[in-house]
Amino acid sequence: MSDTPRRRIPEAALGRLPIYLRILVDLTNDDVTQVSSEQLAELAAVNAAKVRKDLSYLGTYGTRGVGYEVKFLTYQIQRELGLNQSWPVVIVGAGNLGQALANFTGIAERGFHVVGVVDKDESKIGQLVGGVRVRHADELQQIASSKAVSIGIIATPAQHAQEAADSLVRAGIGSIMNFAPTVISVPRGVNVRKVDLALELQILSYYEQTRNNGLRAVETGDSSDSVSA
Amino acid sequence: MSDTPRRRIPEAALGRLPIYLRILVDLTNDDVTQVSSEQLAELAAVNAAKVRKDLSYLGTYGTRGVGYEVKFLTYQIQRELGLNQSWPVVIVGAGNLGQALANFTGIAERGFHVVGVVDKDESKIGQLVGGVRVRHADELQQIASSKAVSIGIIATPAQHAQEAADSLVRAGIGSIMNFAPTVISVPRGVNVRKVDLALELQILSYYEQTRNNGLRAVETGDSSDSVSA
DNA sequence: TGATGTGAACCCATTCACAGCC
DNA sequence: GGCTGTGAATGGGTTCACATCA
Repeated sequence: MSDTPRRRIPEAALGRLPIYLRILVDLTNDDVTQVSSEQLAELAAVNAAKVRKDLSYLGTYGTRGVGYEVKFLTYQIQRELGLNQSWPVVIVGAGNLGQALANFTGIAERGFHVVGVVDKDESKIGQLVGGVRVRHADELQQIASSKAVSIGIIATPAQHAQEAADSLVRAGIGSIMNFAPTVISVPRGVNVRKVDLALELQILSYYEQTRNNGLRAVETGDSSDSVSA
Repeated sequence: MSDTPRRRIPEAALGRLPIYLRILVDLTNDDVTQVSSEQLAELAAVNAAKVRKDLSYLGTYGTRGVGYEVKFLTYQIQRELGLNQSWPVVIVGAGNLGQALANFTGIAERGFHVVGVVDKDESKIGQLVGGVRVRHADELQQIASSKAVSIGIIATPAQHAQEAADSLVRAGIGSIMNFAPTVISVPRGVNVRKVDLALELQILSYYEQTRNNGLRAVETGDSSDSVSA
């Protein structure tokens, strides 16, 4: 059927597709073949209407009165996310974080493989990290083109992140995942996502502080607990 | 406004405060003492109105016609986030990820210190990770109460994440950062944040796929920057 | 009957635009 | 004059509720 006109999926919904995807994979492993929006919602900790709306952006893949076929839906989400191919990625920075990422099996298991790790530090070059040898940052461009890399990961200290970003862009990479604790700027058209470990913790700190202040942290529905002295 | 009544900060704004905070710290290191919302916005890659609105939730700490005093604003954000104290955290899971997190200096530098790492694997116990010895998961409760821990990090494989969450909750921990690639469920009142490395990559994959399809990936406004004028 | 798919209502977040103050 | 702080307007995301169809 006319291959889906691929209307753009709203950012918020897009962010949940990988969650559904993983749940569906787990369900397959448990030999579950059908799932309802209600069940999916429960497993993903969201509400059922949201699940249905999110999935509706992909197309009409459910069966009214029945639910969704797990395998089929899995395939459709993977296809939409571009995960029916394995993306080669390069990691810039072979420190603790870079090494952890290179060794992180979850990456390899879910549609990505690390084809290069580079660093500027001579002492790191040649080390075996996650199955590949660390090479010099100057070789980035060469690695990227020879392996057709389009996704790069920045795992450098903050002060080298912009430099790393610049060299990734120069190497023709169009999508960057930034793990460095700083904002990088890139030319229009380059996609960036940022994960900041300390940043997330700092948000938890706020919640935890308000808890301790006796202000409700999340305030979900009813009262129930009275912290009074 | 004297002592701000600490109205609740909207989630979206809260998520940006740590970004501003880091920028402010950097500015202090560069001996910058004043900053305008325009400049902050530039550095944080957001727009100036958003910066002002976000900061207005903290109180009225700027000076009209001038801008914000860097040091003072830094202090106010830290105080709001609860970062004028250093939070003890425990890490559950001493694998690659747990070790990387324990060793990650960014955590220590920004308001947190790791007081315990636990694992169920006997072979890991006793290992020195990030300055602390790995102890058995059964000791979690004891560690948590003796060190007054209120923030826990889950760095286990997916299949042990729920179990880790349960034991953190049992140990009286009220805020959990979940790095395992699965959704955990916790009692109401417990705060959870989730970081999933592969999930973020999968979103990039989608963007990258649309790029390659000739569809614009991000399509930011029009061709001219909103510079000048 | 039972669960999907979706317009409509609602709610939160972003942006605008300007009054207010330095 | 310049920049903050904020109501008002806009836009996007979530939820509701029901028509629709296997």
